[in-house]
Amino acid sequence: MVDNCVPAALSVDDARIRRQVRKRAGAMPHPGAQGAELGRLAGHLGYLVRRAQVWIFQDFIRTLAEVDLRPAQYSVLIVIEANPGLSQTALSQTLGIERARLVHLLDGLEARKFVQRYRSKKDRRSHTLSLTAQGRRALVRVKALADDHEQRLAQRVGARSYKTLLRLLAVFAYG
Amino acid sequence: MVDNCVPAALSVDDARIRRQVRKRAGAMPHPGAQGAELGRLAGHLGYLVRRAQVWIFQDFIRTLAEVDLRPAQYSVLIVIEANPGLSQTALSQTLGIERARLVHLLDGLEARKFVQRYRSKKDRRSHTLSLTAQGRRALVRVKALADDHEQRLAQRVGARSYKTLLRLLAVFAYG
DNA sequence: TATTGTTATACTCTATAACTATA
DNA sequence: TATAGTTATAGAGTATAACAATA
Repeated sequence: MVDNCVPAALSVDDARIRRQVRKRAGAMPHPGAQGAELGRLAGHLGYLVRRAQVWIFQDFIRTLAEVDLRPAQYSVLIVIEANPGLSQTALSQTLGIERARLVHLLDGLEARKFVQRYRSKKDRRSHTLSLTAQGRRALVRVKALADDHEQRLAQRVGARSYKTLLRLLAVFAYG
Repeated sequence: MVDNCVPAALSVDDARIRRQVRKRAGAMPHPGAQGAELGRLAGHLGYLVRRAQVWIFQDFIRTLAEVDLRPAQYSVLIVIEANPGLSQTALSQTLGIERARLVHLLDGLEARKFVQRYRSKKDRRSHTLSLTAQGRRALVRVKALADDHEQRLAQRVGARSYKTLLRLLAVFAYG
């Protein structure tokens, strides 16, 4: 996907860095179409949605960098919180993440003591997922940061447009 | 938003929007949220935009599979067509693709005789890009397929919502 | 026989550094 | 010294297949 937010300072290729820093000074994320014409791309909803997603995720990633959480990890924590006792398969279907990938995501969150896996008593093949006390505690700060991000977003597109977008895009999230 | 989005109220909104949306068209790709609650994810524009992007790209990729073109390749062809003589750096900035990655994309399109790289006479470091006759010919079919996809998309979200989305999302594509 | 979680592999895309040839 | 294109590598993320334990 589209991740970026490495304020790199370790490069030896100084020219490149200065250019990047210069860009960053002006506006924050904006992948912005520079110069050339987009042609019919500007009429493709997929293209605009993609650019929006990149823009939004860059801001989100930067915002949650201080708690070392990436979008997928955040979404996992939120859905487990909202559905305690959920199984891994159910979680993967809810978020549209592959079962195989979810295993690694959970490994990381479990190692950080944010999440617990228990063997289900009803079906010993499956795990019931839950947040630890530490996970719930961490989530307080995490949510506050996510709210900051969301407010910045609403401000960027305007309150009215923001609400309209939430409503219209929901058609894709619920099959 | 989010400032007017109480977490507790979110799941309520979530449930209402869900019911509302489910009445609509039969889903084709549908990453669909199965069973479990999304919690506050449903109030994150980034989450909805991401789901929309996945949905749309799945349909686009399937549609253009018969011409063996992926979204990034398509966007490169379209922008070169709209800006003959463009340099690789300008193209990469326009599309938000890394220069390094663009090299490989162009390698593939050049091998298929869709695109030509010429040394610029003004600046012998840079390449001027253009479509070949074969590339232009191929684009006729490619565009027709892309239009099919776009029409399907408009139908799915509804003509009015579709236009609104195009207009509102443009804020992210341009500075 | 089917499903859950898991491991492994391959491929796409992103991010970064460093090289070359020009400027 | 800086820039355009290139090469190389590491890391996310996605898509599959296969396996052990359990149903």
